[in-house]
Amino acid sequence: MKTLQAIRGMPDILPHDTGTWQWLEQRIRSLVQSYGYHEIRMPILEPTALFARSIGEVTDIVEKEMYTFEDRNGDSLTLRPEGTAGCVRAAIQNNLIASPQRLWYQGSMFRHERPQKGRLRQFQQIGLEVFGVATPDADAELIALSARLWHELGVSDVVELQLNSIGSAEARLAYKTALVDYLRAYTADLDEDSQRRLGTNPLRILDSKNARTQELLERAPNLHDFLDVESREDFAALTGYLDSVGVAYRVNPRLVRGLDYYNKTVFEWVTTELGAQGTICAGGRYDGLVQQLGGKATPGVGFAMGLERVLLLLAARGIEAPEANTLAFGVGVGEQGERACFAGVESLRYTMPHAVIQMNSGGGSFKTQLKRADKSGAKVALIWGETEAENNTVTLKFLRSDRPQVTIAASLLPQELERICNTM
RNA sequence: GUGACCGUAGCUCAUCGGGUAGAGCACCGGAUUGUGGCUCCGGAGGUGGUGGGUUCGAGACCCAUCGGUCACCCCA
Repeated sequence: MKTLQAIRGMPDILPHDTGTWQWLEQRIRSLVQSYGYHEIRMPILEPTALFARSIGEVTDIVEKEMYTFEDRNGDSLTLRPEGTAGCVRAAIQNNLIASPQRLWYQGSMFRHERPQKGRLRQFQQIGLEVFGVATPDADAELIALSARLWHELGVSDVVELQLNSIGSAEARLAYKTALVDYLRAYTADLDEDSQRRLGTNPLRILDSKNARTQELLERAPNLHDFLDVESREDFAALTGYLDSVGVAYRVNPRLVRGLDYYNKTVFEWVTTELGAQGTICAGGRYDGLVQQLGGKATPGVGFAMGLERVLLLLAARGIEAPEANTLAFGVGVGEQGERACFAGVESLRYTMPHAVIQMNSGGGSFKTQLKRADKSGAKVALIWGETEAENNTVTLKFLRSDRPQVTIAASLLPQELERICNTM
């Protein structure tokens, strides 16, 4: 039989790595909760129309990257390619937009792209969304929070904040017209993708990686000259907030983002450490989205970070999760010894619930069991042989120091181990 | 979706179209009948991703296919 394998781009996360995952997730979780964000858990499947209407019909995500299928009722469903749409849907449906809300979520997102470094078909995001705050202090808080995370993780020196305002829908429309007018004269000089976007999504031409295209854009109209007064003022206020807390940024007038729902603030945290997929966190403001999806007009702003990319960055910088060290490993020799070991270890777990205590299982010679104890990384081997079982004692052998082994009354084991913990 | 490179033991890799496909690490056993790590000795583990072709003969050459990596594209 042919062995079954995981879907391309959807790898297993193995025990070797899950410790780092848990550590990172915990750090982020406690940070966002300290800012007053509350967790929300949305389904992985949503009606296809939700994404088409929010992300935008002519975006790459909707056009060619979604996992879309019909369920048994004939309804078109889609595995979520991002979290904001579902979060907005849930907020509307459950009346969470009546007053300011700060929400966060974590989970798998799905996009059918060719996998490469930092890009998978199933990937993990943690996202934050703020509903009901129209002023840029909310944008600033989100950005300050993320800046604080990089600081805590020790990667501040290798990430850069890119910031822009793409203005109101009207401003963008006016700019779009001007940009198209300018670029049409050079249609033949544009790369193939940009030519196509000229008719579909001209703003996306701005962040083309094509050198020739970028050259042409040097003399193109500048988005900032088209911004409406409010967007201009809000952007100034935002940068003021960031200055006031020492968050550095680079204004990038070509940063437009690939999803249609953004307006005003857009930002990306990028790094040069990860190759082609250097954006580890990105977001912006989406004041029209709630209404567009059928809720009452409510401003919104948020961002999402890709956990795989953050982990890659941590790995590139040699930053590792602290290891959870095994304290003790129970060894039981002979029938009596094995029984005493099982009971002794289990009772120890009651008295020391936070310690990692392992136990030999599946038999094996004394030597074999000690090898396992050593390999487990345990500081102490707890030995129950025939002698110990008969005398109600246990022998402590220290695997990481020269301290000679001792045999003590079994009843004294918890306090002895506690004492040892504090002196090792 | 496009391109380049790569698939040999659990892992990292050798093997220049010719003999029974090897090494290091990991694993198992022994030296040491109740004492791990270090050392020494031994052992197990492979239909060379899969399928076809060329050849007297293919792990190696050719084609296809599947998978991986990186880049394009796109984005977290």
